[in-house]
Amino acid sequence: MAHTVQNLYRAGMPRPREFDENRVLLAIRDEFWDKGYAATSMDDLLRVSGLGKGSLYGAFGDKRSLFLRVLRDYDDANLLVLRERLVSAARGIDVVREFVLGLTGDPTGAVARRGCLLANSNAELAASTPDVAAEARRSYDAIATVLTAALERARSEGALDPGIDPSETARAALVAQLGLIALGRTGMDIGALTVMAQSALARLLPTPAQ
Amino acid sequence: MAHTVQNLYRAGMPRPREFDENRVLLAIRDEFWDKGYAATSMDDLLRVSGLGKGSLYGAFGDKRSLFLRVLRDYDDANLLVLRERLVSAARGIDVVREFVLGLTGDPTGAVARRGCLLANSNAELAASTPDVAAEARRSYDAIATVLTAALERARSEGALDPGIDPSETARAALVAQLGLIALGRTGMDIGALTVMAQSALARLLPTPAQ
DNA sequence: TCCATTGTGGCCCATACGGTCCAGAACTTG
DNA sequence: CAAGTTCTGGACCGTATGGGCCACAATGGA
Repeated sequence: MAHTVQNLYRAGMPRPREFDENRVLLAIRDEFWDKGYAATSMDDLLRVSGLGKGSLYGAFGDKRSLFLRVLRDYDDANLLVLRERLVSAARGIDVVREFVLGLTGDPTGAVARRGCLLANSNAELAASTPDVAAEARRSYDAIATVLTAALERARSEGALDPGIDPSETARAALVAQLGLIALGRTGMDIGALTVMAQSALARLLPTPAQ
Repeated sequence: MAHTVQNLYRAGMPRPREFDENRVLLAIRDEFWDKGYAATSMDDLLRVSGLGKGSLYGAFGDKRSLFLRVLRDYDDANLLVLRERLVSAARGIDVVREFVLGLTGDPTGAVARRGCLLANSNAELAASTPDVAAEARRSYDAIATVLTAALERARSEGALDPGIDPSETARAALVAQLGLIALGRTGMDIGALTVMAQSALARLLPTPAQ
């Protein structure tokens, strides 16, 4: 109530943060992404964030909490981008195309080699950290939902064979993308990966929207 | 030459090993499989192997060498099983079916949750350990080759639509299996995973045998 | 101007890590 | 039985880990 707020501010205001929280979280995300969870030390995180231990622990808690925070932010951002694409895309089917071909956009293969923070983390930690597995389930389910909506829109736009089930196809697209992510992480030739992605897409959407 | 052998055996024969090398390697493989590379300590390995430090280091070298040895053995064994299936299978297409549906064979979902040692290791270590990425490329390429042979046999057995390219389809089957492995590791409902695997298979082999 | 509060960064610690080394045991050969 | 060679398990080491702690700085309200 009101007097509580009064009490909270009875004394002086705290010293404000000197660092940009978002910038720090992105730097830490990149470090976890490049090295994996276990192979990243707190020293690494202090270095890339430029903070001292007190600040980092005070702001985000221990390594595990920090990692989960970063992972959730990453998932949320990815989902947001996907949903926005569905809103802004000219055709629903383009969303699915972009989704499956995403990794092959970078001709150097660096993006493919890096893979997906969620996929990497799930493979490394799902067995020992139930929170990570749960986060992966949540995220993949949400992605399938958005892809289903995209395919339903594609159907209403006449870009999809009516015999194709949007929900089932959305899940197949997710499976394909996860497989391509796994293959891309091996560092295989990006040209070969691109061919496989296009082939997978042709199988998923037998009526190409051109 | 001959006198070298004489020299080697001039003195007494060494004390023989007290442990079963294969049993030890399997126990260590399981530990790496369950926990991942970084999260497995040498103490863990000593415990599950039942050996002392001197024995383990003497027999296999350091942790990294031991891991690579175990990973290669795992891959070789998997490839051997796949090749033997192709030889013994009634129909070539059955090999591909088994390959894609493999994870869903265990109704408890434990197999799916555990995933594949190679896929897990590649996701965790590909960026920092080129040997692991190279091993994954080698293994996936070999798998694709066997699956291609299986599909060529299926074609000659009339179980495959002639318009389907064996090599391309084999790679698509690999992509699908890797995607299913990634999803299975999230711990998602095994029933839903099974549906997705069957759906993926139906897309891969539009002329179902049986 | 002083005070209460929180940010800040580095010092410090216990521990667990991977790896080396060694003293003794086990075994075959001469 | 003696010698030579390897196996065995544990003691030991240096290091780096994740994390706690604290003295000081900075801030805005009273």
